[in-house]
Amino acid sequence: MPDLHWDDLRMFQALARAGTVRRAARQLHVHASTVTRRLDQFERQLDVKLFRRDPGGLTITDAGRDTLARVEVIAGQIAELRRSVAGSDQRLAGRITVYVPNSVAPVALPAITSLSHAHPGMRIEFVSPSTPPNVGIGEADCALVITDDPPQHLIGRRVGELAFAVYGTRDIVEEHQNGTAGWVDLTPLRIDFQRNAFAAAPTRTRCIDVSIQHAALRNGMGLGPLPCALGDRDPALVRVEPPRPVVAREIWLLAHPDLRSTARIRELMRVVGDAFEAAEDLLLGQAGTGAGALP
Amino acid sequence: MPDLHWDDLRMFQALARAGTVRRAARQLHVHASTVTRRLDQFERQLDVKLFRRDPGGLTITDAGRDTLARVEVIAGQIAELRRSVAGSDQRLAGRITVYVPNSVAPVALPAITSLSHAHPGMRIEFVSPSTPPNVGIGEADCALVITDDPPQHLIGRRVGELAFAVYGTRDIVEEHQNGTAGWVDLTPLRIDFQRNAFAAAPTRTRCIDVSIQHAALRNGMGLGPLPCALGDRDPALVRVEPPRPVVAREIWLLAHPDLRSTARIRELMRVVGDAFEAAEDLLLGQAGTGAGALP
DNA sequence: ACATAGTGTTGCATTAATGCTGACATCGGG
DNA sequence: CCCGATGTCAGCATTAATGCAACACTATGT
Repeated sequence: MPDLHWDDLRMFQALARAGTVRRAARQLHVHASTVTRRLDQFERQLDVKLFRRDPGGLTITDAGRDTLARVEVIAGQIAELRRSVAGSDQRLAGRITVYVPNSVAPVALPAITSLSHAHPGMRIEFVSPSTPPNVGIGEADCALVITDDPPQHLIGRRVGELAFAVYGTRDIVEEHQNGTAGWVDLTPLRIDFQRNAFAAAPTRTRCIDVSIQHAALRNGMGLGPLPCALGDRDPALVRVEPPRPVVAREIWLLAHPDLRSTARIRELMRVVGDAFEAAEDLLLGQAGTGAGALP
Repeated sequence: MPDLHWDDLRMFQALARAGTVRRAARQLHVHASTVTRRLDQFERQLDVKLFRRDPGGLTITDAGRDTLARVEVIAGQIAELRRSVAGSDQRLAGRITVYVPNSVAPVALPAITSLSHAHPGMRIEFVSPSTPPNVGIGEADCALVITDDPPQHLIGRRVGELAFAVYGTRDIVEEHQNGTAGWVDLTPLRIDFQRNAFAAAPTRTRCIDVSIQHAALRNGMGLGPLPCALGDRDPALVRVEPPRPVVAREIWLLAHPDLRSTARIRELMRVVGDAFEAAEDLLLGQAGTGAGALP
């Protein structure tokens, strides 16, 4: 069974509506001979005479009427498809899946939340932070990634830098003065974080994720590195100085190049980017401690 | 709004189903590059990204999923259209509109009736005999026409010849012997029907149609010409001899050339043609009179 | 670490589709 | 009887679509 050219349906519809080959051709911005050729082809594929060639014009047959009725339905659905889906990337609506690492969530989430409230048609989906997106964006349309060399095949920009410092509860910090505090290591942070200043602290714990790290420090597991954006705003923690905060990684806001033209992605990246610029001091650990309490 | 290429929908469906460009291309008997190009064009026309180009393959987007759902419906309807209408001209079913002049109805109708009974899917429609079909077949798909020069643009064959003779009731024929019978003229029959033999009979009536003529003669209006096929089988009428029956016109069974390939038309023409061949004697007025009574 | 097979895409040659010009036959209206 | 319609066909130039081979990239198995 040879494949049917769907476009011939459109041609047939125009012809059946126009009544004459020439009018149909004008409507389709096509030459009259093309219409007859396509009609012949269509009739051959369907193995049915759709029109009777009468002197003075075409006359639709019973089979043609049947076909036309069905094609009208199809045409309506195609028109509806166009109305519904065409240009939907231009609207501030639809789903966006984002990857937000815990380390920058306090900065990103308020921006995303307000964006979501501003446009009720937008639906945000956060992908699990446990699956790192550096192996390509994967599930997400858009991702915040903490790295110094972002993948080249993604588009986006550097929205800031993430500084780390060493934090602990007040009790732990006092212990540290006595040289008995343990070290809580943050594995993804691959730099040897001023380790010599804390050489006396034996590594008792390793955390794979910033959230766990945060919880561990909060609960008095020991001393360890944490983004200043988290540590400075947590009343339960105090920063251990010296040393000063260390700018460890760049923060990149990235998206898939195919989504460059979709409005909702662009808007999200704009809003989130602005939020990061406004939070520069916080991210660098240069804002006053205790600027705000974490939930 | 530029016109949408309906065939791109088919391509998109195959692509969405196959998952990869190459599989879709194989399914469509087309080259892979064609698929990508058509997808690009389709996305441009719809102004929507249907797929995300990920390293290692395409990933359908939300808009693509929405589009696919709609296209599946459309594809189903197109398949149904094909099943329903494709090759329907090959089936012995459907409507046939026929033109049957009253003069040959006694021969044609039994054949058409048995054909209709043999194929329940066939629906016969007789067009009004009052509208002569010689101005092109017009409404009818198929026509019996009494003429000597059939239109060249129609296909078909000569199925016999129609002979006329002069008939009247017994009473009228007796009057005719006395020279007082009136003449009933059959207008469509343009030949001067042996008029000299009946010169004494003044024309009192003109009939436009064979049926009226038949009724007029039956009711004793006078003498007049009638197809032998009608007059010989009517017990109420007797043929006035001399003269012998006159072969007045050829009988043509014609159809529109576009319908040459439709089976139901061919079958009807075959059956009706056979009936006319079998009725040759009756039509020529050479069968015994009173061979059968008319209803 | 390397090869292999898979992905989609791009430049260029080739093919298929279309546009176009006449011409024909037919029909309907001045 | 011409004139402007109708559709169709043939031939040919032009354009649009397609096929082909090469490329860059990734995933996977050895």
